[in-house]
Amino acid sequence: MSAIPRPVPPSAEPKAPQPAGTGLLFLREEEIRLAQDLLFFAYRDFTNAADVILEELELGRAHHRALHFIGRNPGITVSDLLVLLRITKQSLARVLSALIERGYVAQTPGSADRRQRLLALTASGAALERRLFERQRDCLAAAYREAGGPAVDGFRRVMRAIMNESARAYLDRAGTRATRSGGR
Amino acid sequence: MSAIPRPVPPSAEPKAPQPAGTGLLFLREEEIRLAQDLLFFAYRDFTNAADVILEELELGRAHHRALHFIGRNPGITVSDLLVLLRITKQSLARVLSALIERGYVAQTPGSADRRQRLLALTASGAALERRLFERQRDCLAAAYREAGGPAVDGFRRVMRAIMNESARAYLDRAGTRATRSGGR
DNA sequence: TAAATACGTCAACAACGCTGCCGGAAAACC
DNA sequence: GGTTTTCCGGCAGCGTTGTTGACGTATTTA
Repeated sequence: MSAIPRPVPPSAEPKAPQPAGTGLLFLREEEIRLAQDLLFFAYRDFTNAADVILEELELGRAHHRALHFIGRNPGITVSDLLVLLRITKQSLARVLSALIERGYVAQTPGSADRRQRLLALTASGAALERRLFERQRDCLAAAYREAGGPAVDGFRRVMRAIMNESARAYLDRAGTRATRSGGR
Repeated sequence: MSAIPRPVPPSAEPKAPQPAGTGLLFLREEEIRLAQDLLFFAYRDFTNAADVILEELELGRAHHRALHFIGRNPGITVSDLLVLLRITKQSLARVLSALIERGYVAQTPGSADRRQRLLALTASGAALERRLFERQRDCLAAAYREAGGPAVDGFRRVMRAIMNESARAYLDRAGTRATRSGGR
């Protein structure tokens, strides 16, 4: 068993009889297919970086995502968190109640609207989130170092362009929270 | 209910009393946290692009991933596909048997090693994969146009650097398959 | 007061991961 | 040539994380 699959024989048949002069189109397609691979592998290995810690605490990636967004948005409401994660109330409830039960997340009634339960990390929740963060940070920092500053800028531009409008809007507003950088 | 969560009040407490002069470190951390968000949202919306088609065919994302890698590696063995997807034999078997049952994937015994079942897309499988591909292509092509050529190069560099060694090696070998570009 | 909203919860279900075990065919080894 | 290993398929069972739909309660709003 090879740890790394072979490239597969150069495919004897040209599959689709391309019209002459499609060189550019073909390259374009291969570019896109490469991007599919890049997104799959990078996301897989990036999320994987935190799995060791999660496993020993009997938590899953869903818990990690919740911790991440609560940590980044202390005082967020449940319904806003639902919109961010794009999951249903039920899915979140399960994850959230586990986090609250273990003392990683605290909820306080909203001062303006007392129906709301504002979510925030407890001290131990923040500590856990930091451990998870550092794993992924190491992975990303190494990648940034290797790729270089200009590449990082391009990376951000493309990633941002891939996501839809509401996600971009969130990033814009989130960017004004911690740093004062504003719109890039 | 806001379609887009608010940025959350600028967090009255400075949470951790940072030692003076950590401006650069703080920026660094915010950079990494931004990247976490970018990966989450971009991957989510990118994979989401194909979901409409999958849903009407009663297929899932796991089926899409299998179609993608079989399409890109016609004649791949089951065990090599397992390594690529990083799932267990059982998980793949379920997905694969569904695809074979519906006539999207064909398996032929290996010529060198007749224990192997070499996997390839059928005509209808290739057609389906193309439909799925085109959805994601549209998403990516728009992003590439918007971000510009140099950004795309940076994107590729960073994504590649994020993934682990075996995934990079796969990309290198896959790159020599369709195009003759070799090492970028 | 009536309606809408924010949140929690229960039931049931589906997709997609996992482990462990068994079996058959073919290859590889001695 | 016989043993072992490998490649693959199948079965049983389970866990996580997503889904829908319905109902209840507190609170705000019209």
